[in-house]
Amino acid sequence: MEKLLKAKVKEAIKFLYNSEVAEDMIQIQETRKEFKGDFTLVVFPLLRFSKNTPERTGETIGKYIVDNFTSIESFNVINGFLNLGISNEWWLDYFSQVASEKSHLQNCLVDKPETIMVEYSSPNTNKPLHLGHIRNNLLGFSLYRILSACGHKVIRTNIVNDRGIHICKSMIAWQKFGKGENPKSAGMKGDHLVGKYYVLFEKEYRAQIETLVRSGVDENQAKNQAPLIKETREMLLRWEAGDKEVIDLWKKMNSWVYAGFDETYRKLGVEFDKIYYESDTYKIGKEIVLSALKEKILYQNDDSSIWADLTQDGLDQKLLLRSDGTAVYITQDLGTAVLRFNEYKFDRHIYVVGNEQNYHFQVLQAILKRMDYEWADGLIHFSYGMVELPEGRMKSREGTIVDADDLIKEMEDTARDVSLELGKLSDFNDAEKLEIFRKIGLAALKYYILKVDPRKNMTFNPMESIDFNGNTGPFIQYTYTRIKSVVRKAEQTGTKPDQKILKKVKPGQKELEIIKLFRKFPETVTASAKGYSPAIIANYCYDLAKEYNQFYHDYSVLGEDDINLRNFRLVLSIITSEILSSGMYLLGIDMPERM
RNA sequence: GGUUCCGUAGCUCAGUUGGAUAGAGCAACAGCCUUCUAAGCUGUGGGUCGUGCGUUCGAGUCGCACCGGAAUCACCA
Repeated sequence: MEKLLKAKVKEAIKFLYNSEVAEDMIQIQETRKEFKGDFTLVVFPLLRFSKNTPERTGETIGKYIVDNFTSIESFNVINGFLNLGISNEWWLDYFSQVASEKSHLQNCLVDKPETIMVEYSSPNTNKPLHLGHIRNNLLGFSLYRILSACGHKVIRTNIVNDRGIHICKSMIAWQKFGKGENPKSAGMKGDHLVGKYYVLFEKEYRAQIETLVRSGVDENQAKNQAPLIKETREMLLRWEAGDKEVIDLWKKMNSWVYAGFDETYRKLGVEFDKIYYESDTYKIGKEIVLSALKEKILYQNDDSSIWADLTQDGLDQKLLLRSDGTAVYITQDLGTAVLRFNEYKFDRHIYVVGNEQNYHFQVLQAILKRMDYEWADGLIHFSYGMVELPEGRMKSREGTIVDADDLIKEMEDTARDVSLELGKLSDFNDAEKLEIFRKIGLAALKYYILKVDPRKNMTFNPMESIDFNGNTGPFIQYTYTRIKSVVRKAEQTGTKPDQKILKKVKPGQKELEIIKLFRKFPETVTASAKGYSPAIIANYCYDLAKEYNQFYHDYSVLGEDDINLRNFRLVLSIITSEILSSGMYLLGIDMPERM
């Protein structure tokens, strides 16, 4: 419609003022609710052609369009804005078309589907997942759904940071203080158990540093001299050398962690198509670094550490291999990227990683480009903001980490309390109820996180529980279940949605508003895919749900006497429920049939 | 100090390529259930869009300067 209108305006300018007007000077937007009309032409840019006042110009163009465009049947001009009213027939045509769509996502498909890898989650194996990981996982998974809906082939991937000095810390602590404890004997999830030893290591290590400092050693030296850290470094060397004892312990503790992660992923409802392990890819990274050294793309220091000089890219010197030959973080990322491209030949590779690593990804891309990998242009760092507490960042030392498992549990519990208090589910059995509580609790959590612009830091206040009213997941679910309830009643009373009689009604204002929102769904999904922002879809769903609830309050669907109008409202309701469901699906949120 | 990002109502957040009188929710207060689910709907109060200058017919949005905050600049990951 906007395109047709633009063409008409262009034609009008040509006819009225004998001038060619550039496309971007014709600004069509939706008319704001407080004014009469459906679309608005901003007249100001066109004054240079009319050489007249905004009012007169608007009147003239408006008259021409109404006379020459059957779908436009009225206009008014206010303050240089030409508001155009679209005919009832046009809206009903559009409505019928939407009603006949099998999927409301069909208009989101792109012309050229790509192969896209989306990496998200990327946990360390030395601590359980926390609130930050939840944001990461939800964003990554939603991005996967959105890009898939646009027709892309999306591969969900995860890189597990299962090697490095941090893992050795947990292992050393377990060896020294663990007394053979395992998840079963401790009654703990495996990831939490290993996390416990990581914390223990840090505590003991700190104590050793303090002892050394008290005996007169410089603090920085103390950090290197503490027996625990020395043992840890030694263990990393043994690990990279393939020492059986170390590898066995590493495998055992990792298996505990993975079992724990799997449970959290399952509860969150996220999945992966392919998992990579740093322990595999760092070797490829090393090879790449060594061969680039031969080609003089990199350089070696006197202490035999290997570096990239990125000063020409406006970046710094970057270490790629330590003087003892072991790999650092970026080494494995180089290896992983090359491995993935060889395996999947992706067009784009999206890294869902926090904005604290902006520099890291700049460096990664710069190095790969330096090494002449052309596909490095397709690497995209989807840089999302931190989740902060009211007093700032979560800090493990201060015990302010919000654990993922705890939070999920808490949300489900709250959903249960609210639900039981409202008492609408008395005819469900316990298993069915549990499933509904799970859907509502998770929806509250997921929506809370996904509705905010991913690029921005967000604040989470653990003292104020996440809401179930207002702009929330449960609100949208509630709107959906209300419609489902109407549909069930309609079936019972024999009212069936019939598309053939849709053309015989005159929609009211609120009903038109809802239809207008239907039109915006495909472009909303497209925009969220382009901008990598599930939040756009979340806010759209809220707008639609809010608009529908107002309609629901003001009008009766099944109580309407006019059968045409009743049918129209029923179809309107059904489409609303379908779009809400599709939108929430793209966010990874499930809808209950009742709540 | 260099680089990057962010400052919108008491709080949490929206705000389309610059467009009409800056919007929601929460919290507060006042209403609405014999009528399709009240997790809803309606209303009231609450703003120098960090500050200043500039570009423009028009700036929360673009540019410059300043103020305030965050991240990063590791032989950590």
